[in-house]
Amino acid sequence: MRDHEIEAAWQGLVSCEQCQIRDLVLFADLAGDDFGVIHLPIEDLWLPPGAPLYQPGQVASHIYTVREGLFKLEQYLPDGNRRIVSLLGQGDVAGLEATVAPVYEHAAVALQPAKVCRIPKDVVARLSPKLHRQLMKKWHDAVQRSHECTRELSTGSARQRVARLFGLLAPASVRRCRLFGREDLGALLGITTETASRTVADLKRGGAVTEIAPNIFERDPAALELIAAEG
Amino acid sequence: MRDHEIEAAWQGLVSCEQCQIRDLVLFADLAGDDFGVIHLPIEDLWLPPGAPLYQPGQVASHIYTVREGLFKLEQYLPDGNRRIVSLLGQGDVAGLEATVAPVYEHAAVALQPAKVCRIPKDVVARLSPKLHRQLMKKWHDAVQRSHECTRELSTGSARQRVARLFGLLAPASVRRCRLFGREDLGALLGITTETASRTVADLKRGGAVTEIAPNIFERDPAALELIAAEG
DNA sequence: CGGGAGCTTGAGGAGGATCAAATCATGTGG
DNA sequence: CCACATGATTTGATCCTCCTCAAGCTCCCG
Repeated sequence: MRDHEIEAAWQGLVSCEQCQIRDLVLFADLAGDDFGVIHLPIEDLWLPPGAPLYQPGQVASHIYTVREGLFKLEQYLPDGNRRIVSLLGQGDVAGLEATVAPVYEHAAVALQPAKVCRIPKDVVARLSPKLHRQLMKKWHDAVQRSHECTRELSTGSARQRVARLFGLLAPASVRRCRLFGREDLGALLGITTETASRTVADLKRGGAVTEIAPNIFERDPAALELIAAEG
Repeated sequence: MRDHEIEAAWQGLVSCEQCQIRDLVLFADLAGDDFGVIHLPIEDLWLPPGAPLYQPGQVASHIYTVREGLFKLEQYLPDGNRRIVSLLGQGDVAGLEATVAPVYEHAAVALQPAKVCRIPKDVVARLSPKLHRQLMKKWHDAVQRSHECTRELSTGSARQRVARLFGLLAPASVRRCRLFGREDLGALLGITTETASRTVADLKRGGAVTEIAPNIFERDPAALELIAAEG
């Protein structure tokens, strides 16, 4: 039984000054000459769904900026089950704890095809005064994401939770979105795989979402919002 | 119908250098002469259960270090219901978003008799280079608390959730702990008030906890741990 | 073609929600 | 000091959602 490991593909070294999403990321406030200080390699990685960025307990040496795709942060329960405690999307930072703790505290795993850039924590430490404001913003984002997951995705009926998740999977202006596996869906919403499957099927039947390709959905925002708030 | 507001009592100005829990708080890293920079008043407040520190949308002008007691952070759902997204205890900081956002994002309300010290955000801004490390730690704590609430208190049966909450209400070495109202219990665990009440009564009948005074409990850690992890 | 993993669907039962009422604690005004 | 109103807590009865266990299904890969 060979271990079919899902791994990240190395894309190359990065020139942060030409980053397409500079205003979203940690280095947003840096000026031209600040980049001279970075003498450690910052790498660009591509990850397929299922590929882990890091595992809990692993020595925390890098932080990761999500450029594209979606990640889950999962932790384990006293009874051995796992629970997804947060989602990270474009502009979010995974592994921020590297700056204050010796090891990672979650498993961070891609849920959708993803691009990240991998920054050694020493680079962050060296630039830390210049990054102060952005670091605080990223921590703030992490807290907000987490509260969002509790508030929207762990409250109310299974139907409401799934509907709210569809609402969060892409900006409201975009009707199309990509979903992920039913098992992860369950671990994120605090329901079983079967209930997750049934509920998605139910929303499809009701027309709130339409599956136009495997796990690619067209959303009806009005219908979803109604379901998300129904008594 | 007069509005019976529950309010904070002013305790006096604080000398941070003599703080009893200095190693726990934001100012842990400051040296003697750093305190000279603080020219804005830092106040000590006492709050009874039910007293709010701040409300969502209110202009965020201060951050609060919890010296004693317990606070809830609550937010509102699309359907109008409220949900407690995090708990804060000794050493935690409430209202950290003041440093990066214009307004508060939660209601922060005392669940138990509490003491806090109130720090103007300008003081934090002025000291920010010196506080960098501790600020990052406090953000980290905020994220961990939030993930803890999702993982331990929003997963599994009502019985497991209540048992896990009892486990979190005080350090394992202390058997005694104080609980709060059933409505808040429900909003924290994502269950109804009635189920919260029934479940607490059930744990009492089973001997996992004993109520020795109104809402003061003696815990049986072994029994609680068993329940927390039961299939 | 066969095997396996993930997804779907079904039947049955348990746990929690809902609605309703009784109890208890608190504070208010007479 | 007592009668009463108010709100929180407890308890009960019923219904419905979701979990559990089990079986088929689809798709991909060897």
